[in-house]
Amino acid sequence: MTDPQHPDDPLRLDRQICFPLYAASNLINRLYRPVLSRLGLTYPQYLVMLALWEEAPRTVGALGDALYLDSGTLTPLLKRMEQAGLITRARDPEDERRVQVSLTPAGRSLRQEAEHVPQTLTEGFEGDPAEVERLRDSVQALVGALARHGKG
Amino acid sequence: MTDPQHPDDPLRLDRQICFPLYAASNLINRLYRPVLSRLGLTYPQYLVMLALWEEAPRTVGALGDALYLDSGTLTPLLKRMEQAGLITRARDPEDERRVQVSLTPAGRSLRQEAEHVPQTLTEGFEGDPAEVERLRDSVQALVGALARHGKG
DNA sequence: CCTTTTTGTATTGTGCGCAATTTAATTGCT
DNA sequence: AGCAATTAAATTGCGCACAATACAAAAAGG
Repeated sequence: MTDPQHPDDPLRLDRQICFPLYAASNLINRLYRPVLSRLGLTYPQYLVMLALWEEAPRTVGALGDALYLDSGTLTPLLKRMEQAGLITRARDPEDERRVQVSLTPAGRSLRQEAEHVPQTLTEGFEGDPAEVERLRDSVQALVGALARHGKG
Repeated sequence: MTDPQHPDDPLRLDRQICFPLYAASNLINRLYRPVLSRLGLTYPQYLVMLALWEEAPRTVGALGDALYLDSGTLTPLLKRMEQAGLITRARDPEDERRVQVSLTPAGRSLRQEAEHVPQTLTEGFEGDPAEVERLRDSVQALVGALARHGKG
């Protein structure tokens, strides 16, 4: 019953571009999990913190634009982070539709503890850093194209 | 309160390799969803079908090895696919611990309808196909390294 | 003004994704 | 043979991710 597939069969798993991206995303999440759990963060929560450390306060929508996520994902996630004391959520008095997400002192000071995270994950990792940078730029370009594809 | 970050701050969002992979995986999933829903499949279910069209029957563990997923993810997913009539799940008489996942006639014939999926998604997509292939190979190499990292 | 439309967030329901635990079958050891 | 250790799946519990929907505030248009 095993199909002897042609090498150029477009349904071959190893010909997909989507699958390695999917697998890499899962594997990386798995790699970050134990490191981030010591900071009390999940991986998407860590991304929210990175975004807020760059610029805060930001609205839910602005965070969604930065991370390619929508309110259905962010709202419950942000509520958990608020419970954890890392952020505050408050309606913008200027425009009551918007919710401003701000860092608490605890959220701001968590940055010091997060400083070591990137190095912890790259150390002990085989592979040329320059090549990883090139890969990053390629995937960033793909993300840009996919995002334009989705909107336009 | 906005931190004027150094360009080489390792916590900058645009310096992460993990984030574009995460974003690309989400965006691609979003892109596949409407196309696959017409086949009655979710994206991970589609990957399972790709794997089974290459070789069936396979055990749950073998599928997990191929897709980098564990039984906690696969078991309920496979049950839904069984409900949908695409696969069957049966204990291996040789070793009652194993569960053999096989294709039903409906699952086998779905392949014809799936043939158009890759082209549907790549058509209307800006970007050099050769460059996409190079990107795929790079990400595959990264997945290989990450998988070895996880095991070893 | 006052309705219509648009915008920003929240809610609901489904399906992953995974760590931790459980259950059951097989293998190893003596 | 008898029992511990290992292996394969399933279960449990939690946190995303997203489509669809709902709702309220703000713009827009008459």
